[in-house]
Amino acid sequence: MSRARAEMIEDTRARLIASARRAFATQGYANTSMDDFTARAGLTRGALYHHFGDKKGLLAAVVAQLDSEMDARLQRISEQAVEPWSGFCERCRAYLRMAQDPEIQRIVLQDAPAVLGDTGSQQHCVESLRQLLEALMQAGLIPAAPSHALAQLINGSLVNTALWIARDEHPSTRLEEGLQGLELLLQGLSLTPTV
Amino acid sequence: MSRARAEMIEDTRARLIASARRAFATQGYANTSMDDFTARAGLTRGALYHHFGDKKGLLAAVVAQLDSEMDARLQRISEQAVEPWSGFCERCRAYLRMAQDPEIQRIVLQDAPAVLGDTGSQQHCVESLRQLLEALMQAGLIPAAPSHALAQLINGSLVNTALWIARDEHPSTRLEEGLQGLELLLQGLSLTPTV
DNA sequence: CAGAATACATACGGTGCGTATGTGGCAGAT
DNA sequence: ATCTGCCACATACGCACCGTATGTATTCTG
Repeated sequence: MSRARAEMIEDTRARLIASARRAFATQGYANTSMDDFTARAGLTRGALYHHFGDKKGLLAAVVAQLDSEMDARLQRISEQAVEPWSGFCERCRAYLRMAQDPEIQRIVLQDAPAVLGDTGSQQHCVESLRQLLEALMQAGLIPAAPSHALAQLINGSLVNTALWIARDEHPSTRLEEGLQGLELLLQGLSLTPTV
Repeated sequence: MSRARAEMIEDTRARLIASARRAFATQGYANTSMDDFTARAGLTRGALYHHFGDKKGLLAAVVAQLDSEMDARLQRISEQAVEPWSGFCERCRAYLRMAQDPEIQRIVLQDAPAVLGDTGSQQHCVESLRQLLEALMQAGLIPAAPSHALAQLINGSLVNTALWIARDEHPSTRLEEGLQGLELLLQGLSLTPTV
């Protein structure tokens, strides 16, 4: 397999993903015609079925890309914090803001869970959130508990609240309220109050 | 409009909702053919469009029914508690268990948010949860905060965790872990620790 | 350089949805 | 009581979309 050829192939994959990403974000998964966005990428459905199997497969690829991008941004935030606890809190706050992005809203938070059964729709994000929690537990900063479950609880609250915020006509005020409520929930977890 | 006739009409509405409810729960909203479950109800799509406008309208009706049923059961639980705080906690725990029901899982938690944009998919449940929180605040049992936001945060965590539990091959152990994590989150909210 | 394999395009059939139209029966007015 | 209009629902039609089966050109392999 020559180098140039492999790049060509990877290019069509990337173009399909990019085109689908735009279409899914603007029209939603169900309302998006495969003929439309494949044509907009200069291709046909043939390419799509060849690379991704079906429409769901392509959505999975799009979601994986978005998930990775989100996780990378969130990781940078929690890593550059001065201490683990504040890193954790800021990461959660950043999630609420980041999840206001229409692409994330529609694709990752709204459509993907229904279509993909939530399997893999937030893989990276939830896993790194879990690791953060695990670290906090081992540092004695929060009580010991099943980190998987706690990560699901926290991630779920963030997802749902992000959708609730965006659904309003004045998202900025709701974002404030959401951050206030989040503050409460997170403070309650901490074993060293009022940090 | 005679009495008998009104009952006939209401009966077909109810039959459509019941038939759709079964179909949506077992096959999912997207995979359900309108011809199929209308025929199974002894009707045609004509009746469906007449009463509900379109497929989404019917889903909204089904979800409203499920939401009401859930809320009624949850209200009974929180009301029969000896004090507000334990009523709140037990309500949350009951939600996690109740949401293991396949109908609720598939229709209310998985499909409805994507199709209906989460508008009205959990109307009653979230609102009564908010009222519970409001009461706890005014009783000084939890810190003051925007109750709407807090209700969304808590409801979101419950929804997501319920799905996470059901997704596993051993739901009972995950349910335990979920309840443990929930315990932590809720305890953190309380101003009078270790109740 | 022949043949296999790959990366896509084209062609076809089927299904399901929405609308437009039809129809039978019940209700109210005269 | 008969007629008329409306309402609840059925039927009919066209269209869009999906999945597969097949075709084709280009690239890899021996």
